[in-house]
Amino acid sequence: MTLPHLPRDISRRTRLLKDGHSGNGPVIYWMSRDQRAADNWALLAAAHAASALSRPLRVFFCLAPAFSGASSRHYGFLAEGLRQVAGSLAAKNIPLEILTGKPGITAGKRAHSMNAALIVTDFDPYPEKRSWKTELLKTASCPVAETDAHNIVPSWIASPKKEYSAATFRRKVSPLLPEWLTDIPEIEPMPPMNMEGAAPFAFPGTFPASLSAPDTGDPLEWITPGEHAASERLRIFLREGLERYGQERNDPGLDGLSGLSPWLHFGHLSAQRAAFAVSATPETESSKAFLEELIIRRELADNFCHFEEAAGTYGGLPEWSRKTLDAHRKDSRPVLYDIHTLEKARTSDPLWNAAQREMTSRGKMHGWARMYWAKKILEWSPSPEEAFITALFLNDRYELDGRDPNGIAGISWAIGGLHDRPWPERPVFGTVRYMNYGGAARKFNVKHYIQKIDSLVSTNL
DNA sequence: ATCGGCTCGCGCAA
DNA sequence: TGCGCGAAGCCGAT
Repeated sequence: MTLPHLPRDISRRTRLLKDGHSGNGPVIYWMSRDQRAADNWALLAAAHAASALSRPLRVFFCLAPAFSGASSRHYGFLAEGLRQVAGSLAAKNIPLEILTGKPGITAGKRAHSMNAALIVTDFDPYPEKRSWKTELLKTASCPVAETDAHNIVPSWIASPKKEYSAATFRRKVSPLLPEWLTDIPEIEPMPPMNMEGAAPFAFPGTFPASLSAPDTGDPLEWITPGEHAASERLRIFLREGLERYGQERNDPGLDGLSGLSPWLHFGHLSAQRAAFAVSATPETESSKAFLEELIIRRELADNFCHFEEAAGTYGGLPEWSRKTLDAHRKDSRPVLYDIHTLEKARTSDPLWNAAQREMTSRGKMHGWARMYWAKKILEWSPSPEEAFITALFLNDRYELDGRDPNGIAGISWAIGGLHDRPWPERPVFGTVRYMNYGGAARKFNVKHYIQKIDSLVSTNL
């Protein structure tokens, strides 16, 4: 079967991954990365396909035990977000079913048991999820399609290859934006009978204890999961933050960032929605800088994970940087810290400790600090390979936006020069760009940042 | 305060 | 084949 006819703005974001025998059951949207009911091209694709085929529409979400070291704070954020999605979907007469198990296989088997006509899923190049998709394709008997609901220009259209730098990627994506950075249609409600026969929305009774997620302490109080809180935050940023973004984004002592990344990671907010709103404002240094990060650099991370098989491992770093880091393998390090010392923020660098505490206690480190933080781990580790593993482990355990192509690309940039260029050679780093405390002190008031983190941690806000 | 050099590879022009 | 230029810097010279 080929895909049913879909409106052009949906079909151009959708591709058939596998053909198969189309059963006489429902159309399934396997929701994974884009956990929202609004502004979701993959949900739109499934809904239009269901209407075209006169079939019910079902939405699955599959809870994966021990996903990439996800911790209690992630499962908490995820669970509350999904509870809200279930409500929003039910208002459109669309049932959400929670599955538990190995996601690709579990979703495929469940779809098979319902004699599904078609499975639509959202595009996600995160390495662990690529394998889920492979398993889905092996398990499902019906056709499977994917829709890129996360990127403004679908990853497979933006570029046919792994891009070398933001500049090469920008040259391809920027000219496409007038065509792709559009408004997103609202989903039409399904007829009430679409809910017939669907089990009421429920999490597994023991959730999340059954998932054996590492415990990262009390739930985070300062941030609210879900689509509603995400769009509220976007509104506030547009009103109060955007105009300062250009000037203030690289000072971690200020609140100059949008703060949207946790919601973007879980798909509670559509990046296209945010970009569309910003693009409707007058063009300024701030709006240009924000769109650069929101579109070019974010989608470049997807490009990297999509085309680099070894993304998320040391072997995925560029050849030139692995070579130079190897040549400096035996250089003496100023000091070595093991992962527990790092995790507890007990280094002799107060700036680094503040960044680490910001991450462990709040689940979100400032963007500038993330670069410095990862580069210091390189400097303090016995080998670049260990530095990479340590940084990614801590990132994925504590950052709300961890376990994401953006985290992989960010750490690969800091430790392995990904999408960066070589800089003067020095010990340990070789020609990978170096950063140090002096640079921070020249740029912003380090003490102010440290005090800010002290007070945030002590008040738990 | 501001500026240039550092260093590698891509992609485009020729 | 040559040449311009790049995700957030550092450092020394002026």
